[in-house]
Amino acid sequence: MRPSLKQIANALNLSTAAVSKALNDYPDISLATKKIVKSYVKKVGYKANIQATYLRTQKTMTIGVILPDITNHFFLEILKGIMTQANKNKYTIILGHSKESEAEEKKLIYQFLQQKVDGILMSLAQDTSRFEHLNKVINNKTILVLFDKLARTINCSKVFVDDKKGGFKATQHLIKKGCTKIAHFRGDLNPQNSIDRYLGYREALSFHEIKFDPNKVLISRKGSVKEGYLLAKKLYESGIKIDGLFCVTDMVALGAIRFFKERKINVPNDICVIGFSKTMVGKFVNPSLSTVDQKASKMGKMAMKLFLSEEKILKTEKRLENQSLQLNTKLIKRESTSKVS
Amino acid sequence: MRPSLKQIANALNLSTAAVSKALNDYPDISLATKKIVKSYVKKVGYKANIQATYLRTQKTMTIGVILPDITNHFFLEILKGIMTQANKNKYTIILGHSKESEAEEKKLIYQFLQQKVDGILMSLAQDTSRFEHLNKVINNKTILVLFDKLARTINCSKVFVDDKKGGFKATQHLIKKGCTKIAHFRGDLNPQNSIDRYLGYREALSFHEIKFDPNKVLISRKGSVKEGYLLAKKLYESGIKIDGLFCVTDMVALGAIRFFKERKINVPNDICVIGFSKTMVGKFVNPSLSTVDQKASKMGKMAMKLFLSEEKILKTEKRLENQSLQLNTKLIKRESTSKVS
DNA sequence: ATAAATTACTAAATCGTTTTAGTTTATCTT
DNA sequence: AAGATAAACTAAAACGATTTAGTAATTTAT
Repeated sequence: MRPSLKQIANALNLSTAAVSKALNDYPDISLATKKIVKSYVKKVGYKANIQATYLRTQKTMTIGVILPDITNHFFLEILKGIMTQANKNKYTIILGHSKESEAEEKKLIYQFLQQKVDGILMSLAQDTSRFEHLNKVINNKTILVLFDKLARTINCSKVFVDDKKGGFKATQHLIKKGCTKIAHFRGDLNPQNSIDRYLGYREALSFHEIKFDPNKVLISRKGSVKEGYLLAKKLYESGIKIDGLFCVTDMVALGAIRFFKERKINVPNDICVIGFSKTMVGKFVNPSLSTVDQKASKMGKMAMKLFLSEEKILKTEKRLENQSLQLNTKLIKRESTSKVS
Repeated sequence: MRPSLKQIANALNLSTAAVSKALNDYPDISLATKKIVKSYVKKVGYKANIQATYLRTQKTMTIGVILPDITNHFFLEILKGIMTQANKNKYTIILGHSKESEAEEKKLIYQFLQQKVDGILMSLAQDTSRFEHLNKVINNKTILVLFDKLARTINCSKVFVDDKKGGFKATQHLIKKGCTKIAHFRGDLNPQNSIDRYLGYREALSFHEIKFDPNKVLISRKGSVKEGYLLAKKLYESGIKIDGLFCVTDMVALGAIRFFKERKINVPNDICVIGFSKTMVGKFVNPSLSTVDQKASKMGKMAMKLFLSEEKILKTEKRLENQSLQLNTKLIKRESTSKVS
């Protein structure tokens, strides 16, 4: 059993107050006593009980992370970034999985608030359209940092990728490969990401003076492989001819490629395909998948850093101050767009 | 701000004791009072402060999970299983990432013990060869459940896959496809899993009266794609001819396949390849990869259930009682072994 | 009608820290 | 040498719950 402060104090013939102060480097404890206390504490392996400490300090050194999809490699890279940064700063991560559901997300937030986390870092669920639960976090004076999938209107720190520029890069890459009839399988109408990627697509078209054709834009609600397959089928059967395809996620792109393969349509020679997100899989498939890297790990790192800087400000100024961080994407060229134009 | 017990008590003209007892259904509080308290508490949204509760009950309703590799799909499926089960039982998960390092693993365990988790569910790091940190968990009267990568000698609950039978199934599948010269890229010498898969390989060979050839067994230390590629190259350049290959992980198998593709060796017609673990990728590559499914999600679920049952026993009998659970694997037949024999 | 038992509470201690407000002892002024 | 200052502590309250022991009021037993 770990010793308590009281036991340490008894053993050293000091008051608990003196021991506590010595450990927290209060100026009214002599250097000699501090040395004695610290060396003894080290010897017996004493560590302050976090729960007891919380009762006075209101700090748990714990942050809650909510991911919409725990089996998605992208989010795990983010999580890795967060954890590395968190550990460096002695924070513990408690993990929540919203399963892309607003209801789950809400539950998790309430759970985390009850657990008295010092902050919540999260990406919104696909589902999420109302934001009272997020405002509750802020009103609770708990630091909130949104990453990737977020809502612009929430007054908190944010890290996100420049999706519009990413969409632009992806589309422009297809254009440079000589594609002129470029379709887009966009995400759901709601989340900002899919809107921005779509806008980037449109901007690239107009920048290169290619006429926009609304019939070439289909919506993928869940972003799954299966949906990609079905959308490709739908487009194919509608008779619309394309030579390039930009998909809102790698998974959708993989589904589309699978369909094209079935119909003996060659990727990239007949149709160039590019995804978005740089999931693990894309590297191993055949043809390997071109994509837009969102720098997931950096995003996680930055989310945690935003938390830490807010925390610092909060300690001194007692008010929340937030900032937005926009990260750049990187085009990853692979076989699925390796046509010589 | 959430109200405290005291505030509730004041509002209802009761003592804090009465309110606390009412909420915890003590028999010495009248039904009428309980009703009043509960409905009021619901109205104002009171939730007991977990940290304060801990101080008396020693229960945090938190369990620590340590994964060796957070970007490995297999572990994430396990985590998903654990989390689903945990949430059902009002437990919170705190997550640790050992990065396959014993030192990190040790640190995490000490951190979790300090956090006073009610239990630790973990898979050992590749690295781990000494076990004092695990024994410290047990001596601390904290429930320990090991899953997947574990040490037989530790006296705690365990969930693992019947790797030997899995290795047997994989190898037998190759044999049934007509392969007679079957190589095995095994894992490191240490962990039980790779030993068992190797033993299953040997058993299948001898069961089907195929002579074992030690030259056909190579060791992959890290289980990476790159290593798989290099081992395949090494085997190929050594001049040893094979028509079947069983790899300790899907990643190693993918690396090997990549090499065979480069040399225009057809998979499955020239060489059948099978992996182990059912990672996401295997389904999407070309040829799609046959593998042995470890039922990761079930493993997570079971690990959590073992924890819960130990917890229950501990509450009534004040002693740890552990059990081992061995799960069966499932052969997943895909293109990489789809030769007609 | 009185004692015993039961019911439905309350007071106060407790968990392990931190922190405010003293208190003692030694040191410095003048 | 007396008072002021500073140094180095201690006592006790506080955080927010739970729980043991005790108590008043009511009911039951005889």
